[in-house]
Amino acid sequence: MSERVVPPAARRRRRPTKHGVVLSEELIVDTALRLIEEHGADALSVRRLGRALGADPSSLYRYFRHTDDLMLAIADELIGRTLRTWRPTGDWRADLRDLGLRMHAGALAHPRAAVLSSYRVTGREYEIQAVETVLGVLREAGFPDAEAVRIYHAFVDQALAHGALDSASAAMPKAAREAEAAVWRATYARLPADTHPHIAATARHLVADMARSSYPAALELLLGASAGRLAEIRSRSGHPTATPDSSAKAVP
Amino acid sequence: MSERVVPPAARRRRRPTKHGVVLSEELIVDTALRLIEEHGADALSVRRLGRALGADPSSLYRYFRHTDDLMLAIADELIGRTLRTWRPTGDWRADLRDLGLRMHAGALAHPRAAVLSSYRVTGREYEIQAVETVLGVLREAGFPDAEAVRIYHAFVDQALAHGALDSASAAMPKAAREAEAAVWRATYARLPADTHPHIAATARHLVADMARSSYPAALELLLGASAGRLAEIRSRSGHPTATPDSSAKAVP
DNA sequence: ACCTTATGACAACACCGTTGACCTGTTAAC
DNA sequence: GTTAACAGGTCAACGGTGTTGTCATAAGGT
Repeated sequence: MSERVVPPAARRRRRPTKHGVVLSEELIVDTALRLIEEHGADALSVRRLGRALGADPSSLYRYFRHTDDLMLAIADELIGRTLRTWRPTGDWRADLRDLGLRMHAGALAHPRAAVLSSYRVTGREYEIQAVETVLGVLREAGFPDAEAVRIYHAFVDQALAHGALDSASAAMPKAAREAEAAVWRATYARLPADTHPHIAATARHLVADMARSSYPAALELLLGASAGRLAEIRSRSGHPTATPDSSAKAVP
Repeated sequence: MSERVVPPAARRRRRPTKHGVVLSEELIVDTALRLIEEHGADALSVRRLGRALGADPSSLYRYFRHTDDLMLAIADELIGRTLRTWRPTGDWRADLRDLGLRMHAGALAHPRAAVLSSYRVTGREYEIQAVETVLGVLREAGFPDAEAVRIYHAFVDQALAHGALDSASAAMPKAAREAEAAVWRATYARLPADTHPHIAATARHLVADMARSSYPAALELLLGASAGRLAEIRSRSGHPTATPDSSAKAVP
């Protein structure tokens, strides 16, 4: 039996499907992304994807060994899109802030795909490129290797995790999402001060704050803590440094 | 047609199934949790749960409108369990560290439920209790209201988001999970230094670090940044304080 | 002892991912 | 040009899934 999946480089025969479409890895990934955005994450199934492409479901197994393979390809495409819009400036703190916010925004732009891809290691081109770049930013800023890896890991996971969390909310049916917002106003903001003093005292802030994403603030905390570590490291190694980094905008 | 799901309070007829088991919401939730723990996250399906209970799958729909309902019931039980095992000591930093780690561990113990419940606001008893308690810890530590809410939000979202992220990995089929670990060893650790200098230089650290959860480190960063803010606030308001908090264990 | 009805069982529906066997058009070699 | 190989599309089937409409019956209140 000939191998089921042929590597993209070796593909040459471009036989169209019954409905005249010429399949390709790229076309499949793009269609899958469109499908997810338009009809929800649940809409992504081999069969539906086949239908959307005008091809038999089993054809897709000529391009991906199983659904998981397809998900990884989608995830990598998302990483690539985010990375392509980012230009590092040399100021590590500003660069990481910018990248983090872009990753988060990218996730929100494709909520369903983001939820699915957040926890996967693709080991593909764009992901590798992203790892290399971020590690570069940190090491050139002066973080020693072990520390750079630790901060890289925390930074990436934070962006992915918050991206997925906020995406999951965003992907809920509108009615459900509004119902949740209402809980803060209707339930929490009305708890009596004698049984729940702390909630009652901060109700105003809770209603305002919980409606927003906590990611920007969390990112700022992480960058701040990292800058602190860096200052420590620099002073310990005898450098004369006060970091002239772009300071965080005061949280509004 | 009588309503499909009868509220637990109204239940009185305790008819046993063919195999002699008397169903109840509690028994179903417990069995589901056991099933997840014993046979992995994939083992939870209505049909398998029915089989495990000695009942027809469709019987479960007398207790839960759909699978999602069941998952939420499981999640609620989890929040309760986590909160019940936590004892605040009065040291805000140690208390939050402890609670965060407990939440994370609780999520990992029941990955499927954690993923679903992470982005929901239940507004139910245990959740309210948790909000009140954490806000109390922060306000009594000296954080002003707005700051307390901001940190609370970041803290909770971080715990939930990382919990969900790590749970999602944990919920993958074992083969896939091992494949991911292999990617770091087989792909990343072997990239040549001339094309990917930063990855090559830190490969050893990457392989070791990426296999672990980044949550403990991220939590420590958040607590550190918060302590920094607190010191700032205290000194600005003229307090003579150097915080005697339990310091973070030096990251190993 | 009877009647109501809660609750369990059954069968069916429409999906799902995946595979093995088959068929056919494209391409490369002659 | 002709032809032979085979990449790649199609078909049918398997065993799984969540969910629902219908029926049967035993438990409980009267």
